[in-house]
Order: sequence, then structure tokens, then C-alpha cells
Amino acid sequence: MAQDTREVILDAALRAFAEKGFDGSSTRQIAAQAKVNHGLIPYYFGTKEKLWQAAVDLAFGEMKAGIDRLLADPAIIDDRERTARMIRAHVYFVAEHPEFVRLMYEEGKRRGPRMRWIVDHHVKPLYEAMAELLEHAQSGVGILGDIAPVHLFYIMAGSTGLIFHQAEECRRVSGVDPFDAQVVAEHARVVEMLLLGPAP
Amino acid sequence: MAQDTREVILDAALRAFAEKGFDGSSTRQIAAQAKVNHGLIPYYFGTKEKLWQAAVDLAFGEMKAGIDRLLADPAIIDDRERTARMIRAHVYFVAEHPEFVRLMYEEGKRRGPRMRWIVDHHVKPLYEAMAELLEHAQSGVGILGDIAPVHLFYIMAGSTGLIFHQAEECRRVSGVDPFDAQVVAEHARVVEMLLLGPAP
DNA sequence: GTCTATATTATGATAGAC
DNA sequence: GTCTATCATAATATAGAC
Repeated sequence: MAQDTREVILDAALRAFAEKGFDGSSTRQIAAQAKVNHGLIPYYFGTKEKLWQAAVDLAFGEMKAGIDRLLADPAIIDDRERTARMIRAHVYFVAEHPEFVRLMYEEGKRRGPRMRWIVDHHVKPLYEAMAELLEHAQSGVGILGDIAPVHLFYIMAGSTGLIFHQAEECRRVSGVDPFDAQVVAEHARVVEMLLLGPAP
Repeated sequence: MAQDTREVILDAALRAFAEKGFDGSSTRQIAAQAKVNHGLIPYYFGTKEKLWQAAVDLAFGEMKAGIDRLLADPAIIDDRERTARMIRAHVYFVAEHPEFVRLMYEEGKRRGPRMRWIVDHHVKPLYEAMAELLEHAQSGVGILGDIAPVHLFYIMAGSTGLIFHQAEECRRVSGVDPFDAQVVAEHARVVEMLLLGPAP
């Protein structure tokens, strides 16, 4: 089936790009992983670059759904609780989707067409949504004080994501599996506490 | 000169591996960047893998010197001040040596011989030194409370390093240059405050 | 120590049969 | 839509002249 084949390739591509980066991944390996002929990648996606873009779209799609759901929830009136929930939700999200973090970290570090593309299409909207949320929270949550959004954005992204980005290293260096449910929960608790102070 | 050639290659290799990763870098480009013949890389280093190891040794060497200096300083008795100084020093270090962060983030994310090598040779000693420092600080600094070292290590590494790792992205997404001296200083201040609470 | 030349392999992309 | 075959290129590593 056409739809199936396309999705199977996309799935393998996302895993490959997240794990090994753009340069470390080959379209032939991706095709092999997906158990399809490697000629089908140019057929469905054109170039390796466009395959990568489709994979990134896939990864960010799920994240945006979660953010929108959170922002739309009118039940949370308390600023601290809204921010805390965002932090916890983000930790749980990246723990379940380390490929999202890996794509973001991978391509944000060097100039080039892929960096420009991912920033303009995905990171910038994400940054602005989070900046708005954080700025709003600052009026209600004292501890965030008068900090420019750029610091909060990268401190938040780094403190929540790195342990899952470095999961393999983490296991070897500390013996702790960061994807273990208890470890995830504890990480969420710690990040929330450090950013917002002890729960009231 | 032999010494000179080796060092020139090593320097170019470190910059290349940090910026483009292991797979994204080619020994021929490194040789070209260093303005030496590409046959000299196998001559001096054997394989690309061993060249990479030498570059990593170089990057970690400078960091270890800084840590040892800090640990050896008997003038700082106050636990909070010692921890604060470590945090600030680390931010200034990674701002001046983004290649250090890039190498660590790059290779910590996937299984393989390079990950095992960098962990066993460099990250594990660093982790243990920092864990000891943090555990000691926990008895004196209330806010770090009863948090397992693995969380603090990755929160510290992520919140200090990511903004410099993603420097190119950061510029495009926020307009802020993270290497600007004032931005570095503010980042150090913010991370210190979040981890240790407002200065007394 | 430094260089050129080359062996070998793997890549992304294309052409064309079915 | 799916396949095989192939082109063109670039990579690491090696051999050997100087």
C-alpha cells in the first residue's frame, strides 16, 4: 500500500535521523530498516533533505498538539500551576519522545539550510509560545523574576531534555536508566522545584 | 616541523568534530583546513577514530585543569559560595569552549565505541568529581535538598550548556548572541539563582 | 616528514523494466 | 508502485616516490 510504505519509511527515517544525525544516516540504511526498496525514497520524498523535513514535521506535530491542548485548558487559572504543569508535561513528553530532543539539539548547533528550516518552521513558533507563557507566568510567579525569555527557554529545554538526549551515556556513567518511570517522575519534580521553588 | 603539523591538524580536527560531528567531518576537509596534506593524518594519528580521540583529549584537558584548580582552592570554606563559583565558572568555561559542549552532547546520545570511550575516559571522572562536590554541597545548601546526583548533573550540564550548544539557533530564534559578554554573565547569574536560590 | 596516486567502499540520485 | 542496475561522487586508508 502506498500510504503504508510512505509511513513506514518516515518512521524509520525519524528514528535514524534522531539517533545518528543527518550525516550519520544513509537513505539505504533507512530503506533497509523499513524493509522497502531504496528506490522508493526518491520516489516518495525526492531528496534526502526532503525526507528529513518530513521526519521533523512528524516529530514536532505531536509536541504542538500537547502545547495547544495545555494552552486551551481554561480550567487552570493559577499561574504557578499552569507553569508547573507545562514543565511536568514537557518532561514527560521528551521522556516519551527522545527523538524530538535529539533532532532539535542536532540541528540547532550549526549554520546551514537545515538549521534555518527547522528554526523558521518549528523552533521559532515554539519559542514564541513558550516566551508568552513564561512572561505571563513571571507576573504571577516571583522566583522567575525579571529573566529574559532566551535564558529561560534554553535552561528549560536543557534541564528537561539533556538527560534523555544523553540516555545511553547516562546509563553508562551513572547506572541510571532515565526512561525508567520513577526516574522520569523524579526528574519532573526536581526541574519544577528548581524553576518554581518548592510547591506551596 | 613535526610538532607543529600535528598540533595544527589536531586543532582543525577539534573544530571540525565539534561543529559537524564525527560523521559530518572528513579527514580531507580537516587536512585542507589545517593546510597540510591529507596523507599526514594517517601518518600522525593512524585512523580517523584515533584523531577524534586525540581531539577529545585536548578539549577535556582544559576543563579538568579548571576543575582541579577550583577543588584545590582552600580559601573558599563556604559551601554555597564554592558551589556557586563552580556553577559560574562552568558557564564561563562553556561559553569560551562551546566545542567542549558540542563534543559531549554529540557522542553521549548513541551507543557505540566512541560513546564508551568518551564516557570511560572523560565523562565518568567528571561525573564523579561533580557528584562528590554536589553531595558535599547538599549538606550545606538546603535548596538542593535530597536530589540524586544524576538529576543534578544533567540539569546542571543542560541548563549551563545548551544555550551555547545551540548558539546559531539561538541567534536566529531570539536575536540574542549567547557569546556576548553580558549575556554570558546574565546566564551564569540566572543558573546560579535557580539552582541555589537568591544570593544571601 | 611530506607528497601523489590509487584501491576500496559507500553514498545519493537516476533510468528504465515490470 | 516497486524493483534492479547503474552513474557519479566522495570517503578512508594504503603504497610508495621523494
